[in-house]
Amino acid sequence: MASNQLSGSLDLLLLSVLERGEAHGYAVIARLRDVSGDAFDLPEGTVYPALHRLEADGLLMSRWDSSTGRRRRAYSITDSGLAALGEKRREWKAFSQGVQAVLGSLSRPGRPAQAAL
Amino acid sequence: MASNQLSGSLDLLLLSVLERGEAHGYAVIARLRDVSGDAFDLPEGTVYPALHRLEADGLLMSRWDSSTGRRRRAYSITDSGLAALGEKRREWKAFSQGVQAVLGSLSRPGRPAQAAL
DNA sequence: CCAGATACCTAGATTGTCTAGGTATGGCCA
DNA sequence: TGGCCATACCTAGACAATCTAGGTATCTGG
Repeated sequence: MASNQLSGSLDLLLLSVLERGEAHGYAVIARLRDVSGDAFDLPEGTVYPALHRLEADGLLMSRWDSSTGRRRRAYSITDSGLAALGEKRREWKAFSQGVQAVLGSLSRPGRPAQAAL
Repeated sequence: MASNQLSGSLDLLLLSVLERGEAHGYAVIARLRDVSGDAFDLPEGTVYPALHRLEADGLLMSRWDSSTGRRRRAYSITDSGLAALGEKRREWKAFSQGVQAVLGSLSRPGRPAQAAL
């Protein structure tokens, strides 16, 4: 995916990772990179503000964790977050099926001329 | 899809529709609405500027069509546009597979706690 | 004759993501 | 022990994409 275009599904990705359990920002980034096979290598400047926003919206909550010596902010998903995740999953499904429908029904090299005039 | 978030695949959708053959803006909108089962009902203020941009980038070309009495600008895809469409299709595939990977591998209700700390 | 669908357009608001900076600590190796 | 790199966090502002909200004009059906 060359240069990143997260598009609008960043929240979906973050909430999905955190559905699994508590994680801190840096780990979320690494997780997304690994699971997606390097498709998503998100800049910190994208992820941290998004986590803050999701927390401000009540979809995540956080605590400071000093157990490892190094200071980390550990995020976990709230009930609202789980609900929002469900909704965003539905939206993603509708969206990707919509794209698929357009690609599938129109992009096959049918008769090339005078389609929709 | 509640309130629209085309996100970054607008070009892909427009080029896909026009791959089939010449069409004017209003028809492109209708086509997307129909094919996607109402998932995509794009505002004109989104589509017209996008068509202009794609033409300025050389991916589309247009001509005025007065054959129906009503004035219409008919767009068709160029060779560059076809090449760009191929590329955007690859990008979409990588992106949606990436999302799918994240949803699939992480969103199943596995062990819930202490995932990535 | 009028309403509503067709058909086009643009300026500016809004929003999301990224760039580009910054700080600080821990671990490793020379 | 000193230095470097990875880890870990943060923010301001740039930039780009999409949408809102207006506008014009023509054709069609009732």
